[in-house]
Amino acid sequence: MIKNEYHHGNLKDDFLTIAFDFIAKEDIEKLTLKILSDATGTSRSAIYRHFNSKDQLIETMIQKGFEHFDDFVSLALKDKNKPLIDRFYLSGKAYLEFAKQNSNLYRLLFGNKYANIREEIISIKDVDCSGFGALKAAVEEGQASGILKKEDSFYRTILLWSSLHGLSSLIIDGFMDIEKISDELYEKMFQDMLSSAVASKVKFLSSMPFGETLLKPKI
Amino acid sequence: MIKNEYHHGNLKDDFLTIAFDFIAKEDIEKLTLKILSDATGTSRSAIYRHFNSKDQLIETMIQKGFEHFDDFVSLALKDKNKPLIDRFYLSGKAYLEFAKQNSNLYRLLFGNKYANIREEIISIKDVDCSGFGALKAAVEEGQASGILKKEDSFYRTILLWSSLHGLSSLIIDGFMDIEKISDELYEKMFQDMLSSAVASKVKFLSSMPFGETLLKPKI
DNA sequence: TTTTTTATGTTAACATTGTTCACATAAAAA
DNA sequence: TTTTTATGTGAACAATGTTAACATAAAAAA
Repeated sequence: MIKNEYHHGNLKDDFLTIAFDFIAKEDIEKLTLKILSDATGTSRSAIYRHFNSKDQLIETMIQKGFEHFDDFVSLALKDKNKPLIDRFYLSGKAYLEFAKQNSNLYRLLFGNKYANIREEIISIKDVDCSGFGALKAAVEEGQASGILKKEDSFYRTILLWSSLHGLSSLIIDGFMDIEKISDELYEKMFQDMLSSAVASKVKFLSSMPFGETLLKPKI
Repeated sequence: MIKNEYHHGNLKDDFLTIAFDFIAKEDIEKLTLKILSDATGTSRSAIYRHFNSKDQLIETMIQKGFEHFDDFVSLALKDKNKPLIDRFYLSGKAYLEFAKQNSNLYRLLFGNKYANIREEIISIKDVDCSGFGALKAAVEEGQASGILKKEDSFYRTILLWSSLHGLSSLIIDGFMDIEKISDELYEKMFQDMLSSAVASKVKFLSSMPFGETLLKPKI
């Protein structure tokens, strides 16, 4: 769709596409306006006809990035055809997969560098609009149905999120060689998360890998 | 100690001191060589007589930062006069305190931006030289004494670290207003961590805040 | 159609960044 | 005293994000 003419056609979308392609491989810090202008065959200042600043382009990336992330992670969580525990398991696994497969985007969304921009976009308190909201809803669903123990759902949700965020961050930020064992780590972490959140003496049936272990009597 | 002379005296140390003072308030990203030269009353290129590059100065900061961090966090963990569980509790609390009180330094040490530099300095696998090593040693101590359940100590250590890192990161990277409730969150998280790691049917005596709860029969 | 307005793109320039190089100065070593 | 080494300066470099004046083409108005 690149027209060799004065007017490009849809530069704004192209800038974003190229930027997302870029952070698929390299960190957002290395993205320069020159890279964007070269890739589109335009001048270095052309971008300013579509974004007020580089930060505003990144703001748009964060916005779209969160939409992508929320879809990816909440999908399993909202699938009410499956047992709740399985939904937690699959959603948590999706979270980790997202972080691993889109590590630069994950850092852009959840890191500190553009925290000011992020805060303009999403207030996590506005729970309905974020993956956090879906998680909290699922926690409350589990508490209502008796699967999870009654406790402050906000606290429980943060702790679940915190575990996922912690493991994801350690993995993608290059601590040890734990990427190799990240699946096993997740299985183990999920057991821990579950045993902390779950009502005692509840048995589950599940086709997930953790299922077998859950049915085993605890030592 | 600032001498109004051609030769400064101890510029190298001064650069580092000023840099650490700087990240006590602002992010490492905002530290420029001009800030350092202005603060020392030298020229912008003076720093190159003491460091090969800005990155090398930051490398030194990371090195010293880890020493500080390890001391701060491992202190309680190594205090064998206290019950092991208390040592875990206090060390974890110290971890969180360090992250909160030195958030820019914490990000410098554990974030992704200078991961390449960090990896040159500390191999986390070289467990004896890092806070991770002290934690793993304590886990193994607990497993040997029967307080903690027998399991892969490496995995357990990562999961403990992961929880602390996740909560710390969410707090200092501005997610929600959880800083206000970070102490309560830590108490709750510690309970979870403990119940996942501990051998079943073990009772603890502790003067720590969590102690009361621990002695309560679990529902 | 013709004219005017608006949207979009270019070129040149700016200050700031990390960095390098030739030079200057003072302390240490010979 | 002379020489060498360590340390600091000033000018210059390319790359960065950004702005301003100008250019072109499409859309809107006449």
